[in-house]
Amino acid sequence: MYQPTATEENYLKAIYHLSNTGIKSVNTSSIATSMETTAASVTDMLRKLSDKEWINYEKYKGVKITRKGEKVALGIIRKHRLWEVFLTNILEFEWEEVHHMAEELEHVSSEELIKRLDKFLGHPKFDPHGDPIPDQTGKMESHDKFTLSAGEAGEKYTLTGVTDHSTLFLKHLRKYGLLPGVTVSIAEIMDYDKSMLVKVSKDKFHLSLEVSKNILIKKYVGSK
Amino acid sequence: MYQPTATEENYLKAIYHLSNTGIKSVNTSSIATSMETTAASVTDMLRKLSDKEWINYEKYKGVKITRKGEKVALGIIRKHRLWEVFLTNILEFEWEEVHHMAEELEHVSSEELIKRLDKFLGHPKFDPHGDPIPDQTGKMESHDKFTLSAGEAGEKYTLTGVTDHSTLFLKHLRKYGLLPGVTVSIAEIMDYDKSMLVKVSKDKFHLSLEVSKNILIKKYVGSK
DNA sequence: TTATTAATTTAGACAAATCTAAAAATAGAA
DNA sequence: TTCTATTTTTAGATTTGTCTAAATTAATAA
Repeated sequence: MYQPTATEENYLKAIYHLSNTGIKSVNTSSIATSMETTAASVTDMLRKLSDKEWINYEKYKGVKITRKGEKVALGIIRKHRLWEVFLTNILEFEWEEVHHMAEELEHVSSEELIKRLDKFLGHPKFDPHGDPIPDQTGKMESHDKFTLSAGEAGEKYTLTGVTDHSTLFLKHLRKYGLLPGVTVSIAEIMDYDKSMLVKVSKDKFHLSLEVSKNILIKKYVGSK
Repeated sequence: MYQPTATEENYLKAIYHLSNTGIKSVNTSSIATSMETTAASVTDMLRKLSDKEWINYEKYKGVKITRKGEKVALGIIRKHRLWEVFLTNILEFEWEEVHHMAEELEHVSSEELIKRLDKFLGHPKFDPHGDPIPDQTGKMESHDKFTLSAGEAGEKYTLTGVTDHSTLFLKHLRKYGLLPGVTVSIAEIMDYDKSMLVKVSKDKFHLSLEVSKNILIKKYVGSK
């Protein structure tokens, strides 16, 4: 119907993420915070998005994304994550470097381009941070909701993703070799502060609860 | 100094091309034509570009691009042509399909991205249409100015590029297998209309002057 | 050289996206 | 329930890039 502008795409992406990962209702101020703008700007944009039927919006009542809006958001998320795979796997950027570039590349409009990029990359199912990549119809594998902080001493896990995507956190994890696919064994959990002693390949080190809460895992299922 | 917007980049690119490939002076209306906009819009933009010292501009006197402006333009041309190489060589698009996508990709800002893309592609010197790719400092190999229409009967040439970049023309050439790098022998030139009978691999066919004028060549220099 | 035509610039307006400051509506506490 | 604090919306401006129509300058032809 309408062709969204890059700004509209960014709002829809933010609203989609808030709808799914956030706990609270999607209101004007939460959108303003995540878009780093003012509540007044958000109100203006909500009216536009509503006119175009990408969201349902009533004054003072918050926002709900429509099927149409969700389709737009998933399309952008697909592009973003495919470009992230390209940047890390092909151009050999580190996982903490790619987010900003992908934010620009995701707005390049050609559908055929993204179809061929997907094929060239081998139809990846997850991006470098372990987030699932939607297919052309918007379907994707669901993320493991398990965090390392909920793991048990003596157990072995595979790192599948992160919940904090900040550069700072990702750089921190790479210092320990904590990357998607890596095996993590919990040697001990400290009663006092819930920090844990973990083993990654041959290294042993402590992780604070702050860190383990932001690491997604699944149960380890054998080496081959 | 200033960071050009995508629109400013497009104007500078157009002015650069008009300055180099065009015959006439770069005036308001020629820019308006090439940007597909109105003279009034061009005048507005010329003032802005002049304020930022990317061009020298005096009312009613036409435009001259500055060194600074040239640097911006060459940066964009470099990005455009490298993305075109990526799209044809890696994603296997045809040469007539890539221009529009490259127009979007060229405005993605990261210098590091383009540096790595260049490396990944093997530091190509020419894009799929035979146009030279500037290096990081703006230097590039000069285009062969020789067109096939100036060739001689009985001689052998290598196709190096085109002067008409339209989809229609490029599609037309591909039908004959006329692509950069291909060897073209002129069998005969017709006195009447200057059309020529040429041989490309095992095929022989006629080319009108209209077509041969838009094909760039250099002398053939042996098979190995 | 003067008159007419063509090119260019100015004036004023518009759309998108943003902002600050003020007004209105809702939510929470007493 | 009524008052206060918070959230949200409105009002009015700003910036970027665009437009049409009118005015101005330059070019050209008689």
